[in-house]
Amino acid sequence: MRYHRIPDETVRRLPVYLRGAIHLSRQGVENVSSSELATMLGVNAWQIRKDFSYFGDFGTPGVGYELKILIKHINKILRLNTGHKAALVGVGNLGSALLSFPGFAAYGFDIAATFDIDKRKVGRRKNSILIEDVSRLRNLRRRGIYLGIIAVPAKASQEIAEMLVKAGVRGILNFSPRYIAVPKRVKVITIDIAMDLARLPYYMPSS
Amino acid sequence: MRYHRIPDETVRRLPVYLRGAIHLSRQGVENVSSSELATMLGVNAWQIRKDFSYFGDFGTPGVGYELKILIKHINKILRLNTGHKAALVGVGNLGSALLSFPGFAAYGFDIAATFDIDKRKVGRRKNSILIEDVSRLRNLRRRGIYLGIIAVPAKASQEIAEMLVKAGVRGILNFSPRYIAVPKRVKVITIDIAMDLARLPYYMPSS
DNA sequence: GTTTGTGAATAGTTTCACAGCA
DNA sequence: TGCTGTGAAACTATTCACAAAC
Repeated sequence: MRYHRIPDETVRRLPVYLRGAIHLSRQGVENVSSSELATMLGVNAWQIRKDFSYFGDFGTPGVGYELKILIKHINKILRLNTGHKAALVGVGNLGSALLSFPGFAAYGFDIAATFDIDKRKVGRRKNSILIEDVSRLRNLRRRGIYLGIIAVPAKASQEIAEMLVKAGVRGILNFSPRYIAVPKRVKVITIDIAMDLARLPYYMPSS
Repeated sequence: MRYHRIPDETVRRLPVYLRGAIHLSRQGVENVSSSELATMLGVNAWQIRKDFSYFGDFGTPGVGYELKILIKHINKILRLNTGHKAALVGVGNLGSALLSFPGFAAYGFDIAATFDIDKRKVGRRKNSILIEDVSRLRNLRRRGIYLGIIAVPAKASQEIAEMLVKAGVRGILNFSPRYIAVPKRVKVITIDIAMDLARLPYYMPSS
C-alpha cells in the first residue's frame, strides 16, 4: 500500500468496521479475521482487506486483526480519537430524540449545546442540557464547538446553516430535507430519512 | 436512452430530484431546466440529464422539464404512486419522532400500525395510532402492510426483522446500528445516524 | 493450513462535448 | 439561441486470484 488516495467509499465504510470491531471487543474477543468481520457486517472479506490496505498493515497473516489496534487505527484515521463537541439546533421531536440517542457518545461525540427559536423551550433543560435562544448561536468557536446538527424545519435550515458557519462550525449534520449551500471549507452531510425510504419500493418485489 | 440497466446511484438520486420538483411545483412553477434544478439541489446539470435519460425523454429541448410530468414519472419509476402502508416497531424516542415526521406522507407512506414490547405502552395511542404488542406482529399481509420500520434497540433488531419477514414484509427501513440478515427477496435499507456523523471529522479541516 | 495485502482485471459511475430538436 | 439527450472518454470502485507471511 502507501501513498494511495483513500476512496470516499472506503471512508464511508470505516465507521461500519469500527462499529463491528467495538462490538466484538466488548464481548472480550481479541482477534478477528476479515471473513469473520465480513459475515458479521454483511460485506465481503476482500472489500475489508482492500479498504484496510489503504492505511497500513494492521493485520497479521494467518491470524487476522487485533481488535485493540484496529479500533485505535480507525479512530485515528477518522479523527474520532480527540472527541468532538456538537451544537444541536432545533429541539423538536427529532432534536429531542437525537439528544437521548446513545450512538453519538459511542463515537466520541458530545452534544454540548442546544438551541431553539421557541421562547417556551428556551431556558429549560433537556437531558440536563440548557436550551438556549438561537440568537446566542455565536462564538461556538470560543466554546470549542466546531460541529453543528441541524434539526429544524426545512424552511429555516439554510438560515441556521449560515449562522452555524458564521459561528465557526466546520462540519454540519443536516437532518432537514433541503440542500444547504455553505462555503467549500465546510462539510455537510445530509440525512434525509424520507429520501432513503423513498427508494425502498423500487427494490421491493412487485406488490 | 432505452434498454439500459438503471444505475443504483441514479435510483438513489431520484428521490432528491422528486423532492426538488415537488417543492417547485408547490410554488406554482410549471417548467424547470436541468441547470435550474441542479443549482437548487446542489448537483450537476449533466448528471440530472444523464439520470433522466435512462427512463425516457420527458424533457423538451429549449424549454426544460414540465414539473407535473416529471413528478408523475419519477413517482411511477420509484413505485411511489400507489401509496405504501408501513409498520413501525419500537415506539421509543426515535419511533415517536418518526410517527410525527411529516416527510413520510409526502412520498405516499403511511404508518398504519405500531408495535412495542413495553406493556405500559401497549394499548395506548400515539398520533392517534394504537400501539400493539409485538406478539401481534403477524399477518401484516392481511392488513396490506409490506413495509417495516425498525426503531428498536440494536440487540432486538435481528429478531424483529425475522418477525417482520415472517409477517410478509418485503422491505425494511432499519434504524438500529446493526447489520440484519434477511432472505435475499427482502430489501433492507439501514440508516445509522451515528455512522454518518462519524465520517464528518474526517472531512473537516484540521481542528 | 490460514489469512493478509495487493496488483491486475472487471465493472460501474461521472464528466465531457456536441449533435439535434424546439 | 437555449436546452435536452447521449455516445465516448475519463475516472472511480469492486472483484479476483494469488504470492508472501505467520
